[in-house]
Amino acid sequence: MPQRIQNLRRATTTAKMEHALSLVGRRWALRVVWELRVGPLNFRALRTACGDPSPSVLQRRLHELRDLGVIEKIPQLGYRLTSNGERLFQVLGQLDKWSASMSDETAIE
Amino acid sequence: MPQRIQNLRRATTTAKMEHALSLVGRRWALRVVWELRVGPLNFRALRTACGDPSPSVLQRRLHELRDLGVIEKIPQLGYRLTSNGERLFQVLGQLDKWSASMSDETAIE
DNA sequence: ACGTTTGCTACTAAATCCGTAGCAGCGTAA
DNA sequence: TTACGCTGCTACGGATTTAGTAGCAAACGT
Repeated sequence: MPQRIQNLRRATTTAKMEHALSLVGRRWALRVVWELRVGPLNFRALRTACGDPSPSVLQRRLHELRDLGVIEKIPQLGYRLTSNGERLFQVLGQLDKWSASMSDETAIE
Repeated sequence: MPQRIQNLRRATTTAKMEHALSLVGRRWALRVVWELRVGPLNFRALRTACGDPSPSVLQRRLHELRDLGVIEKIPQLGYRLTSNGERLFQVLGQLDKWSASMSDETAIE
């Protein structure tokens, strides 16, 4: 029988990393975290800061992020990062540096 | 006239960061980078490693990632990270640490 | 030659997202 | 009180994205 080398590698991605990747793979998820970096925002302000996504999608993301313990809802102020969210924001800081170091002809489309 | 405080904040997100966030906000985009971390994989092996997404979507992501200079295609080996991709992978390393430090009851759904 | 693996495309159905409208609750001011 | 604006949030139809499966031509192995 024929024999190839390539696809024998083990999938070493942990379940938690898969969860994290599936979280950040959803639209507006990380943008929310990024926009909350300087302080809490209420729903409408957050929507504006993110560039006006649909309120239904934003609503879903906020629920997901709350379930994950990344953000929390505060009675009078709206939404803000939890300590977990702050640490996720640190990661985004790295992403920001990376994006800033990219060449300019990198429009996605 | 009534006056509120909250939504006066400026949107300080740079264009490059928006691009980066819109890239990572697409399904399988970062997973591809993550799975290519230990070495090049061909199309089929990469698909398997990612957990079998649709070949059409994977194909699109590979094109996008190539246009962005994150991965490159090598004649006999398939796809591998560029230097830009390697640096993006460093960021993912941080995400992996973050995900590992999360509590366990964090299923997205 | 023959079967296998490869990268990749085509196609329809399902999920997701957008865009807009609109509701009920609250705060403020007249 | 009444009126008005702002709030969080939901509803709905249409557009975009993804899933799921099948299949093709080219390259490879034996």
